Amino acid sequence: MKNRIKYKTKQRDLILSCLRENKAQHISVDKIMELLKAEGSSVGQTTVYRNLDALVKDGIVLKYTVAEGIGACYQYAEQSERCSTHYHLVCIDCGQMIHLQCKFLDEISTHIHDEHQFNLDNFKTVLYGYCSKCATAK
Amino acid sequence: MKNRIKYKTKQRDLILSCLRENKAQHISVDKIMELLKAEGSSVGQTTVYRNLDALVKDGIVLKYTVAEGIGACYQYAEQSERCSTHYHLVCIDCGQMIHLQCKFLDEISTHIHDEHQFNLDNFKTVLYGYCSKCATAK
DNA sequence: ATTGGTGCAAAGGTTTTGCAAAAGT
DNA sequence: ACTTTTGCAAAACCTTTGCACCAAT
Repeated sequence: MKNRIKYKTKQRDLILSCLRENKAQHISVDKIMELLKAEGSSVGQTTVYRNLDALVKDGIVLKYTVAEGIGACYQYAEQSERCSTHYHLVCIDCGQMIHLQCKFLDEISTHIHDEHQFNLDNFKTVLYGYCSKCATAK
Repeated sequence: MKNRIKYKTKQRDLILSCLRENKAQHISVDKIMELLKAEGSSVGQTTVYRNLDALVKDGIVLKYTVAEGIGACYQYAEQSERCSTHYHLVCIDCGQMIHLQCKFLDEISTHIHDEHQFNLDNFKTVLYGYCSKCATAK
């Protein structure tokens, strides 16, 4: 799970800064390419996919699918340990991500481990649903 | 959301009975076609897709994605009430999926709703981690 | 010099669409 | 008769792979 990324490249930096600028929401591969192209620094599609993949494996970026039929979305996640000890809530509508730290929820992994023999990966796991704003808007 | 289905057809009946026979779990388009072919009653792929689509829109069948990169899964709606009240654990290594029904976990959605103003969608949410077999194998 | 990264074009897999024929009402 | 449904082939998507070239260490 550690450092698959060896070299530092222009393209990866561009992708990362694009993700950082949009850290408040998730963003698709298409969107990333669009944004990069708009600022005159286009990066090959394959490169975007491969870099995102590596960043996900290194735990720097989160990958998930918000809706069916639509491609995957990515989101920058601060690399602090914090992120692997709490849960990520993502709103299906607005894409907002909430970092949720809560004692009750901390018991979940313990419970699942003890009672169901399953080691949860809080970093990979994203809880989907609707935030209060989007829920009332419906 | 209302009655898009007008006529009653052999193909739709076959698809429905296939879903009913597998109501305990979700099932992919490929699997449906495979099962139908095995019993000598093959149905065109397009037809399967279109029927599932119509059945989903009519609220008879539920559609969701269990894991990224894998096609959508369908499940007969009668059973899906249950599927929306339990959790899906997926092993990152072996891909096994566990339907987890547990009172403790049932409290999670309630808690997140009451304390964090977020409506969890158990259908879309998949808990990732390592099953006991894969965890010990490491 | 060596290994990692890039990007094009091509291939993969899943889902959708166009259209003429077939089936349900 | 009229409308819906079917199913093939083809297209549309999103993502991955093969390969030769380029860049970082």
